Amino acid sequence: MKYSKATNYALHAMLSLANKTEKTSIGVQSLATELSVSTTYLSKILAKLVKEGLVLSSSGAQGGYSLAANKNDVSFLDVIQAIEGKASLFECDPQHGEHCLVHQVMLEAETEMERQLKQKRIIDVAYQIK
Amino acid sequence: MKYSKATNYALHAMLSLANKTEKTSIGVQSLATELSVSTTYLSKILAKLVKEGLVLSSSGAQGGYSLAANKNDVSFLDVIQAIEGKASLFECDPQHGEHCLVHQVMLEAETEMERQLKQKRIIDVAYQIK
DNA sequence: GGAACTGTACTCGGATACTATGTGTCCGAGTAGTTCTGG
DNA sequence: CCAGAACTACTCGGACACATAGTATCCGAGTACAGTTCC
Repeated sequence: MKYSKATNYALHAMLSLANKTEKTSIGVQSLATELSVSTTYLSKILAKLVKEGLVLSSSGAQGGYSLAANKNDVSFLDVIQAIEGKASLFECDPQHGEHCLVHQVMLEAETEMERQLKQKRIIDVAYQIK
Repeated sequence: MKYSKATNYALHAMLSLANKTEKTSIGVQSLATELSVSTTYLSKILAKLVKEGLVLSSSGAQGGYSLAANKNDVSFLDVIQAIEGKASLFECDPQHGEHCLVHQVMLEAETEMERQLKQKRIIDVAYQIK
């Protein structure tokens, strides 16, 4: 069990976007070279972030990506779930049902981690880098 | 990112073993039918638990598996790490190094979850089932 | 001079290929009890 | 009776097959802006 590299790229990309205060959007290319990924792969990752409304994309010349407006409170958890999905980390056999004790313990620990990730905002961390 | 089914099987197997107070070891077969897995696959999982010292195995006739003696304080984390490995869930590119802020945030959340899983002992949960 | 055309720099999204890992099976080998056999 | 051989019920662990998901690339299509052409 590991977080995918895509999550890593997504988080770093978000930090980069957060630090560009200019209104102009940033091309995938500059982000890709910054993160050492191919542009095509990175655009796939960013597409997920767009789909979740965390990032805006504008096509055409001078196009690119930018942080969604009014989204200053985006947390780490938001980005992670946009990439990894919102499914639970642990799933028992459906025959056990919700009252499986193992399931309960695991879910409890998982929500604890999510709580931690939810209170960490992208902007706050981006500010530390700047 | 998800926990593997093997982890699920391992946890449930540990609970079953913890509930058999008898000194006699339990065969893989009875455990396997109980968990609805094949004996061969389950034995592979149990082998990892043996390797980590959480479980004892005795071969030959009347052989089987049993909880390791003096291991009443086995936690959920112990079992999970025996199966999934002890590597960190999140890994940045080595070029970022340890001082990558993303890395730090993720690690912080991860250790929080581990702390939670560490204080949950197998026996305590097994007792609730019994 | 302005409307239409062309070129260019981008993103979008589907199709595809490769790789790693998780899941599961098969089978030979080893081990320890149990039963059988021969003196 | 009893020691040793044969048998049986197990685990152990390597090798293999399969499924799934992550990683990554390629390419055609669409879009917006800038410059050019032509009347």
